[in-house]
Amino acid sequence: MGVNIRDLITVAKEVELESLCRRSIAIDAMNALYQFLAIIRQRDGTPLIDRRGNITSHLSGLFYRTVNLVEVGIKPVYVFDGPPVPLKQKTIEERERLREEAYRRWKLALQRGDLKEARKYAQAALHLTPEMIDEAKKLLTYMGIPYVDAKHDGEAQAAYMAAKGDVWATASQDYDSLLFGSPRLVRNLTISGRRKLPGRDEYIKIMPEIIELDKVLSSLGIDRRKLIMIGLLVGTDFNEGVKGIGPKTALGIVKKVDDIDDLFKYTRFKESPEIIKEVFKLFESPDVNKEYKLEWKRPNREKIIEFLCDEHDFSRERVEKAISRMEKAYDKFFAVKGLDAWLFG
DNA sequence: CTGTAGTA
DNA sequence: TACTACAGG
Repeated sequence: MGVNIRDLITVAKEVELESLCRRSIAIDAMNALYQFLAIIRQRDGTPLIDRRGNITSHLSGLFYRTVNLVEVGIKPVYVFDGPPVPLKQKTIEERERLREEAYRRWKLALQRGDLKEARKYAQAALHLTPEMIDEAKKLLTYMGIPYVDAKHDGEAQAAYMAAKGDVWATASQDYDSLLFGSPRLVRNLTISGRRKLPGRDEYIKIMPEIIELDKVLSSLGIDRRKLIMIGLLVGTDFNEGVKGIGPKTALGIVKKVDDIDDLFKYTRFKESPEIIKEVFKLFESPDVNKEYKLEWKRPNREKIIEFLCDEHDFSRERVEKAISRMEKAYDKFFAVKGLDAWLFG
């Protein structure tokens, strides 16, 4: 999932969530929803479901996370993937294969009565359905939070918006948006500062971290074109990468080359040079949706309650409380100030 | 993941 | 007030 260049990022800066006040941030929606779906579960591993059996983990995560961001004054924009570019087909097929395998192993573990194994595979077996995505968009609309449909890759769209200055940063757990040219990436955009270490009863403190593209590049002594080449070498969602080459080796290689054609003299990709050049182009100047408008509105209390509580069995008390927090934050941070707004708004 | 009740 | 344990849908 995503380009693995974590080992090269030494300039991540931990910040308090509050320091992002009044900043607009483009959030990779699929990335977020998928994580909610995987993590928000009961002790036996089943996700949250409403009375008709629909999964609601993604809605719970999206709702409460967004309320928390708005409460500290952050202006979120959710960016959804569009149809994948043909080059991504292999990755999608591979994910589908892994999912089906996880599904089989889940059933087998259930037969054995191995709940721990079952839980592990249940997480890997699930996927975001078109219905879940529609519901997420519906909820955001009722909450007054803007979303953008990407032409293809959400990360590419978010990076474009950040590079253009329409949002202050992109947010994702993956590093792809840096390759796409986002000047600023926020990771761990979450409220709960604590995370349980797997297996043990230990907790570590998690804080949001900001990674600035120009600092990454200057710390490595390369430009963005070479960062993309590193991605090509270690592997992306669009190509496999060269076996045996990790981020460190890749850095050494790209420092010796002048351009993408030069790269083929040093190493052999599994894909043809033509394909690799296409993938390079895809990162350098991706096809994006330029027709979007970002507008934060006051949440629609009635619609949210009708949707979450009436349709999906959320607790009315909790939801009402969250909406009130959001309204307060909206008036404090987002509402248009000034005499006109006071008179006519 | 996040909210909330319970405990010190 | 801070921290833990558990439920949420």
